[in-house]
Amino acid sequence: MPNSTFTHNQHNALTMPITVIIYEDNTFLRDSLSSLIINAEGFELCGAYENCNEVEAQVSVLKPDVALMDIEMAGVNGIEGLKIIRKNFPEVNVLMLTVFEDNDRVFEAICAGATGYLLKKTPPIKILDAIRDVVDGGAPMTSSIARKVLQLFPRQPARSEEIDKLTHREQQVLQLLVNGYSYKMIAAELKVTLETVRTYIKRMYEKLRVHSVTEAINKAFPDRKI
Amino acid sequence: MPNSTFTHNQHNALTMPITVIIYEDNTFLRDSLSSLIINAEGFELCGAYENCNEVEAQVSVLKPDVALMDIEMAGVNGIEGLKIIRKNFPEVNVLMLTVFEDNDRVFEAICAGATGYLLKKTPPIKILDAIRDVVDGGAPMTSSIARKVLQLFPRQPARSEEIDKLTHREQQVLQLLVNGYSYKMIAAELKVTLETVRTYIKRMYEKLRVHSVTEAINKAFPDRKI
DNA sequence: TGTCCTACACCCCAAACAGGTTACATTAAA
DNA sequence: TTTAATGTAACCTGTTTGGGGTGTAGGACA
Repeated sequence: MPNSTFTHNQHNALTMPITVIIYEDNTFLRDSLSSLIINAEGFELCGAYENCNEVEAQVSVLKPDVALMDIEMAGVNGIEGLKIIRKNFPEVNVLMLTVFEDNDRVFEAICAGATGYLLKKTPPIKILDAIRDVVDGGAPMTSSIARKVLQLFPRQPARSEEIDKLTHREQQVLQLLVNGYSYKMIAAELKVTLETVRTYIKRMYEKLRVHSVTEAINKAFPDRKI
Repeated sequence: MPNSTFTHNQHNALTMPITVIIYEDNTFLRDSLSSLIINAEGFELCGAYENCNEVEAQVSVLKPDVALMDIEMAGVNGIEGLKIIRKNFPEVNVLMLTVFEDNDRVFEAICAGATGYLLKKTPPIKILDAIRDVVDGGAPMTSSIARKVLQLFPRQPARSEEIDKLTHREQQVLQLLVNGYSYKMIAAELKVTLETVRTYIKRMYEKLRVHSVTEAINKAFPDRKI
């Protein structure tokens, strides 16, 4: 049994049902999900809507524990809805419903802070399990979506190999420069004289073929946008 | 024959067993895992070792489909072993074995390209399921590890809100500073005088409460490691 | 054995950067 | 409508950084 990571309230079927809100544009599926929740022990449906146009007001009033969120919807779609919920109600868990395990959508949803991913073809009993799981601090998703998530994860921070040609000392000072240290502070940190720090930096600049701290940082961390 | 790089071959118990290599320093657990694999239909153990000191040679010769990799080991540990395998044998799936669902380790392993995560307390039958799963293109992990992975995922470009308080012009110069531009170059780029650039930067420093370019960059992109 | 590499240290000089202040026109907010 | 914020520009005064040297000592290499 997964332990709750933070203070996710331990819902108990006898005392406190898990409240669920549904966003799904397909009427048939929305009705199916609704009756699934309504008829399940320990769950309570607090709303079911065809898009996220009014998500902020609805979640604000209904205060669900979990939102089942279709990704593709006319009007305000699931990704937008997810962002709105994350921004205004960070305590609400959002379970995305997807038909396809499509990279871009999954990536967007991950970046927007989705709690889990269900395929629409998931059998009803598994959906209830998944909802219980998110409330208990889990992040249910299919194994293949998990694989995609891992693949999307930024690998070893893409930095140029030129960094590897620096000596240990030179890498040290570069890291400290990156951290915003002045020459003086670096000297103090490394317990060497200012002149020595300057020697390291001069040699480093030569290797990296740069002429300033910021250019050097740029070599280490290219393509950063504000 | 055995492992093709990207197309996950569908292993069939009758024709082609899944070959497994084990790295685990606890003798008892290593033996348990070994006999689990040996006695399972459709699996073949090709080696079991107490650390990754010789991982490159072993994997090169034994060509396993899947590596079960303990994270904590004396000698070359599991994270290092994982990196070596990823670098030299990208087609080998690496399943990490962890005792604790510790953030740093999970994060490191993710960045190094682990294929899945198993808790050591996982029942044997589930371990076999997980191995089949990775071979079929999945990424088995517990629901709570999945949650951690999602939480570790870089949210909308993690930058401090202080950046938002900068004016458009100030953000422009900050971006150019980040790109390694000197004051002069910024002045040329923005077609204003050097003194104006200095004014922008001075005001920006005040807002960010910093005293140098590198500190400002650090505010914009915190926690960067070489 | 001598040579290369690294870590360490110092010098000078010029360029770049930082801090303080002032000024003025425009625009947005109170 | 006064105030506050922004974009523009300039002055003076320091400090920090960058580029050019020189030199010593300890290991690694070969």
